Amino acid sequence: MAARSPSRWRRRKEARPAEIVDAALTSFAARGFAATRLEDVAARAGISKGTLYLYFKNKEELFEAVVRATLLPRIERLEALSATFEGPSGQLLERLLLTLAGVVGSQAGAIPKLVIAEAGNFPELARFYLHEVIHRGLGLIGKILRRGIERGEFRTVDVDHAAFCVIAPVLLAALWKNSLEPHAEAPLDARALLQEHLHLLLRGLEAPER
Amino acid sequence: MAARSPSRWRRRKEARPAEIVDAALTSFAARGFAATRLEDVAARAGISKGTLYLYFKNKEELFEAVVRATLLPRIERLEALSATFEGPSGQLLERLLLTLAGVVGSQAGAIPKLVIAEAGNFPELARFYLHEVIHRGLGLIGKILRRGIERGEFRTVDVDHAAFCVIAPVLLAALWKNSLEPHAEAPLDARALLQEHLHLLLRGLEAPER
Amino acid sequence: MAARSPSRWRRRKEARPAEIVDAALTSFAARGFAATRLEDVAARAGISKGTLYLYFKNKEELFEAVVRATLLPRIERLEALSATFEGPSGQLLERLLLTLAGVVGSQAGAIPKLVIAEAGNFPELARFYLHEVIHRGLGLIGKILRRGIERGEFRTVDVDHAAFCVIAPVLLAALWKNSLEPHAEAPLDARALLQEHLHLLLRGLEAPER
Amino acid sequence: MAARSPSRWRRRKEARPAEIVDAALTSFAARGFAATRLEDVAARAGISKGTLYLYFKNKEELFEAVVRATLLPRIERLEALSATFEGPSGQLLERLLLTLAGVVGSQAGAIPKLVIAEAGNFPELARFYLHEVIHRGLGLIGKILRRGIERGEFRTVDVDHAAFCVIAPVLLAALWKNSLEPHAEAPLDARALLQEHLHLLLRGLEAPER
DNA sequence: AATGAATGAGGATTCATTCAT
DNA sequence: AATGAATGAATCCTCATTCAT
Repeated sequence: MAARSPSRWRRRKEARPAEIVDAALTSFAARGFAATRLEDVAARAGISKGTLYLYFKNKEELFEAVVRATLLPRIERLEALSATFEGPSGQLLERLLLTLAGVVGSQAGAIPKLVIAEAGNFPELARFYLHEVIHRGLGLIGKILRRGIERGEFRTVDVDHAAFCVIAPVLLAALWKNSLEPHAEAPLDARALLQEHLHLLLRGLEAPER
Repeated sequence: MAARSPSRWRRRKEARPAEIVDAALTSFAARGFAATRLEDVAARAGISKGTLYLYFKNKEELFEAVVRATLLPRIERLEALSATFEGPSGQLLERLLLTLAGVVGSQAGAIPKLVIAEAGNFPELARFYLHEVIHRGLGLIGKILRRGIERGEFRTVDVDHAAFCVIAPVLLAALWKNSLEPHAEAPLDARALLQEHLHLLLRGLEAPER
Repeated sequence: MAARSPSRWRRRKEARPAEIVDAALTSFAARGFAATRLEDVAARAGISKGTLYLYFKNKEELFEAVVRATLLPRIERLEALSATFEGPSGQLLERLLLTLAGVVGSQAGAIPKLVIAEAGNFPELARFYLHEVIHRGLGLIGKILRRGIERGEFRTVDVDHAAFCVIAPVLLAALWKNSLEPHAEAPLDARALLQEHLHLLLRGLEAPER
Repeated sequence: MAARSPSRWRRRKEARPAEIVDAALTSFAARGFAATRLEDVAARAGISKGTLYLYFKNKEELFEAVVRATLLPRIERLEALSATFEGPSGQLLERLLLTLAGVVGSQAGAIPKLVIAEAGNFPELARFYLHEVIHRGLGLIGKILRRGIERGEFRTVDVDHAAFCVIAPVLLAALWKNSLEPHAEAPLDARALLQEHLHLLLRGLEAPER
């Protein structure tokens, strides 16, 4: 048996859930929910299989915790950004998309793939994601579009569908990075993609000169 | 038992693979690859579990057959459409997207979800999809964009990234329909979404007046 | 791998459940419900673990099937015996107890132990046993007692409680045989016990001479 | 925290094993040995799981301690009762059975069920129970029967088997109370049962008038 | 070609037991 | 003496796959 370091005991009970969630996200992102073995998650988190169950009731609850814990703080940060911003709406849209571009490349970027893949099997998770992520996220963008229209910066558009178009390339980039990109010759340059998207988008939204 | 003419049998035998692929697509779309039980696929196809193995070596090959059989004819149709089209590039883009909008609502719309979810576990499938779907699809759109730029209809853009932005809302709509929409209050109106997308896109691409 | 005899395939699907129930009863009797491993049951039945699940949904249902399948036919036989009997009630009681004495020494004798041990964990099984075994069994004896009283053979007694006393030594003998007897120096002579019980009982029931 | 006097602590420490045994008996009685979780026993005893192991080496030893601690004092009390009694043997039998009827309804009444259920898995416990409970108990009753025969109160019977018949309804009542009764519509009236049993028994034993 | 009974590897989950604090 | 976080062996159960018929 390997000697056990005393630090194992120093690691606080409070740190464990986050460590496990982290390890689980990595595993789920790599193989999906079903193909992930809890033994691997445990090993990655540096604990034993049984310890997982001290913190999460079962695989499903771990999965839901991963989604919640990863997304909620980010959503809140985005809402805060938007609430305090002053200046042209186009710039706000730019700030928002650039922030999201950061998420795309991070661990959190794998969440959309997981949720899309498993929504059919986890109705509760699907509803959580729908209300706490999709609705809030599209609402945020919709508010910015409406702000721009009111301020005469943007032309009048169908706000809901336009919001969907605003977010689509970002989301698709996140999906790409976590599915097909590892098999592609060259990685996607998310920044450049977003720049092009912004270009098209802002010209597409531009209000006609009076 | 009613006597069956040999031709009925022959026709049946030739139709089997397609029937199985159909049944499998429905199951995979509903529950994902891992959570789909071959017993259910067989039941849906009206055959026994063992018979599946007369037509497909294993679950993975069935999965790959589903993806190939569903996508290849559609891709070819789109390429043919594009090759023969004459007229403004904006209109061609419109035709293309509207055709794709039809796919979004069909059975085939579930494929992207499946591929994205399982790319990590099926490298060969991932490469197939990458080359035979993504590259061909983006190439098609890229060609149209280049055509428009050359004809002076579109302004100069970063073609590859722009193609990604063209396709993004369509793809995302397909994912949505096959993951979260069943949990949402109201369905997405794909046509209206695509109209708004076209609006934004064509204005975004519009060449400045001389 | 051991060569598989073709007889494996000849064994009919219809024979399997009974074979499994038999193997399970032996295992449950030896170790109790919880300590019995389904792998052992399968091995004893000459099948694999997975095959069990083709016939029984899970361990609990197997357990319940064991109890039902073992007891129901015996109860029915006893009821038939009692319904057709003509002659002195004391003799009927004797026939009944001697028949039961046969059950005590058989496989079925282990069932009371199992039910008593697990009633707390299997409410549905408990209710089945209560209604289909206890009530029917005590009812049977009660009917004989009432018959004897009416015919003037027995004195008047509290029928329900007396029925309990009639059955008690039989049941206890069955429990003994399947729990402590293997640890005792000498086995219980069930026949002799029942003879003594009958002696005491019939004298205890005897109507006073007019 | 209130200061605790050292004597409180000492008393606590000495009381612990008994408290644990009590909690364990309750749990074992409700769910059986295997289905009882030590965590529940600990919670019921108001201590932590780890503390159990300061007092009992493992689950098996706790189980054995429960059986020993619960039964030994009662057996001794019954033996004392019998040794000092003067008067008709029938009355002694009555006193004994009535005392046992009290045990049936108490916590201790669950022990027979537990021992019967687990004898196969705990040979040592089985032997203890056999020698310290069964043999002593049946011996006690046998002695009373012999006393009655010698004094001309009872007719001559097969003492060992008769002793078995004497105890059977009591034991069965204890098993009933701790297994099926909770699922029955009405509880068993142990006193009335014992009265009927005594009636039958004493008439069955009665010596013929000279 | 078709069946479906049988298999057994694989993984989630439980819980008695340990041990650093 | 007491704790409770951590462990991992044990076992149920599922389901892709095989193969005798």
